[in-house]
Amino acid sequence: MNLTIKQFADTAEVSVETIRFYQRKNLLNTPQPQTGIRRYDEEAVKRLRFIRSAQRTGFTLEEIRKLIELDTCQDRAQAREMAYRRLHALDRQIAEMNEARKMLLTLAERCTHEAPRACPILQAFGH
Amino acid sequence: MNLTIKQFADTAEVSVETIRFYQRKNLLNTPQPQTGIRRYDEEAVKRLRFIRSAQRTGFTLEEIRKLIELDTCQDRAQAREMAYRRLHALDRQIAEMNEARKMLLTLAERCTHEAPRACPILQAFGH
DNA sequence: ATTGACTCCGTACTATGGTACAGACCCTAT
DNA sequence: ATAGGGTCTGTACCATAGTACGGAGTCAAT
Repeated sequence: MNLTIKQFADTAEVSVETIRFYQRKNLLNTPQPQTGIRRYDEEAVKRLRFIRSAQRTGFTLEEIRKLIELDTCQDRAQAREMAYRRLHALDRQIAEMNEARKMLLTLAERCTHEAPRACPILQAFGH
Repeated sequence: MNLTIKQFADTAEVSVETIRFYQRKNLLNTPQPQTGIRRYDEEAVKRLRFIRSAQRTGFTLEEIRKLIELDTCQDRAQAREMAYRRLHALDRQIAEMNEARKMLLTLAERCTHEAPRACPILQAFGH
């Protein structure tokens, strides 16, 4: 594995610009090649995959940067704490979204089946 | 009910600046008083409540603006469609977050109980 | 009538996560 | 050796949802 930036970006379905953006944010390091053009290896691909996965679990880029930092200094306790924090935040978010879902479903159904003067969706949020 | 902007903002626990911001975005209308200072009534409070509730269900401010527009022109069909769209988007988001939660929980638990060289949280996202 | 708190208005700035683009440079195939 | 396509660097810009602030005006209580 000895990828150009475009090939590297493609492994995670992000744009070249996004790679450069992550480099600027110190999420990915910027290889310093002998020649003018950079190459990306397995290690880089793994880290990019890590970034995208962590993003999907709701970590911000700044938190991800910290996680990577914790990795390099082997601080598992801190990493674990961040994971649990995120987990609890996720739980809250999921609960809220389920609430929101229930409310919206009720309203949408009432909007379909009832026939009051005004649309329930637009009225009902009032309380 | 004849609230000043601060009292009005307090009914929804937002800042005065946020009220002005919503006014600029045409989410709230700006009362044109005789005298220099604006007053907000029940109607305004209801709309503000609508905005915050809709936001909690994940509508963007722009979508909320559209919903309000649909209300004034009585377009229930469109409003219903937007509600269902949002509902389905919510379903996808909730499913994704549950996935993320599961992954994170597994990792956090492994990090607690196992003792490999590197932290599983930081390693395992690689795949 | 003056103080202090609040309001108005306009503009600028913030964070987050990118996206776009200009002008060089490099590398490969023809 | 030259054309083309990708790369590098730097800077500017975008959307979303606000937040901050200066300077002027207003209002109620003392």
